Amino acid sequence: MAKKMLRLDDFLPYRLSFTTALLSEGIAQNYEASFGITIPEWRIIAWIAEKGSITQQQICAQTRMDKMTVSRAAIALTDRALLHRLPNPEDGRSHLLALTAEGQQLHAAIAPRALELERRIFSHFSEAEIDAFRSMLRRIDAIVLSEEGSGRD
Amino acid sequence: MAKKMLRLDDFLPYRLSFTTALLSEGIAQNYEASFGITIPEWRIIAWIAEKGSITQQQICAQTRMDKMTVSRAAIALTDRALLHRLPNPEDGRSHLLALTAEGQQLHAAIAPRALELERRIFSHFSEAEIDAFRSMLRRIDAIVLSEEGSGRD
DNA sequence: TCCAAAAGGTATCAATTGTTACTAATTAGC
DNA sequence: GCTAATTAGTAACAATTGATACCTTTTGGA
Repeated sequence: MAKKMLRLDDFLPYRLSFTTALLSEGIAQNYEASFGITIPEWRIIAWIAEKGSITQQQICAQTRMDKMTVSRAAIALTDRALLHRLPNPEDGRSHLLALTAEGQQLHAAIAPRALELERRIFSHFSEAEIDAFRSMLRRIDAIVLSEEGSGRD
Repeated sequence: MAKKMLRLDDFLPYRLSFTTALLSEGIAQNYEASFGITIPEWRIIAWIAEKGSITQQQICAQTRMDKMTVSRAAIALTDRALLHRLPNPEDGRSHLLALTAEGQQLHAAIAPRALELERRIFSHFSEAEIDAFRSMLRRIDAIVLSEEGSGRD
């Protein structure tokens, strides 16, 4: 049988990257234009809104964002008074990040828009398809992470 | 019923971005370490190998890479003699990119590795799952692109 | 309790990426 | 066929991103 040829256009890592870039472009512009906020900043806000106060390190661990990215975003948000950084009683090196009232308001404004955007795009699919898709992404994560964990020099 | 709350961790654009980043990191390192090549460079090589000679513009249109990114990558590849740029008889502004013998060799070396990597990760899924996944990505592309086409200022 | 090693965070610097402006070639309207 | 408007590609600049080194606090021995 013929050896399988590589077609970039069908290559899954490429397709993933393509779709992600397409989607992210629009979202980034949207958040930037409407709320003056970057994606890392938005992620931090969303994460804190969901979890309550949290350290930068924990955000890094969850999201795999670079710690410098998180640091910069946290500083910017603090400067805009969307965040405050409380001293962490359990560890003087870190701060606990928490949303200010203003930060909560911003979150309350963005979150429905994000959900609406997600709905608009994925309304073309069935619940089952969406669930399968999401779970497939999660399984891919697990596979890649496990490879990383083992096969490292 | 309770209004749907946003959980970043389940938010599909975020999940896509997360998985893509995870996957791309590893791949980029791999290509860089083994072949001294970046992802944009690899994409150009793969695309030319598949389609034969092609202009930069056509690569941009297909891959949605920035035209500057493509320009830089093409220059770098030409410097390394992996690519040559033939004058385009049909349009003097552009060049036709084509792989040199060396470029073809490099492609022949990378392609199987890429396929192997894809296989390694996706061997955990059934053919049906993979096809569904790929087609879902393509449909998302189509939806986003169609929105872009219509809803523009 | 003191010292070495590690961890949270940031500053600084390097590299990558994207923007804007420009050149050269082409097409289109007249 | 000549100008005006477009397009392919690049250069020069600005902004983002990431890597390294550093400071401070904490932790874990001896």
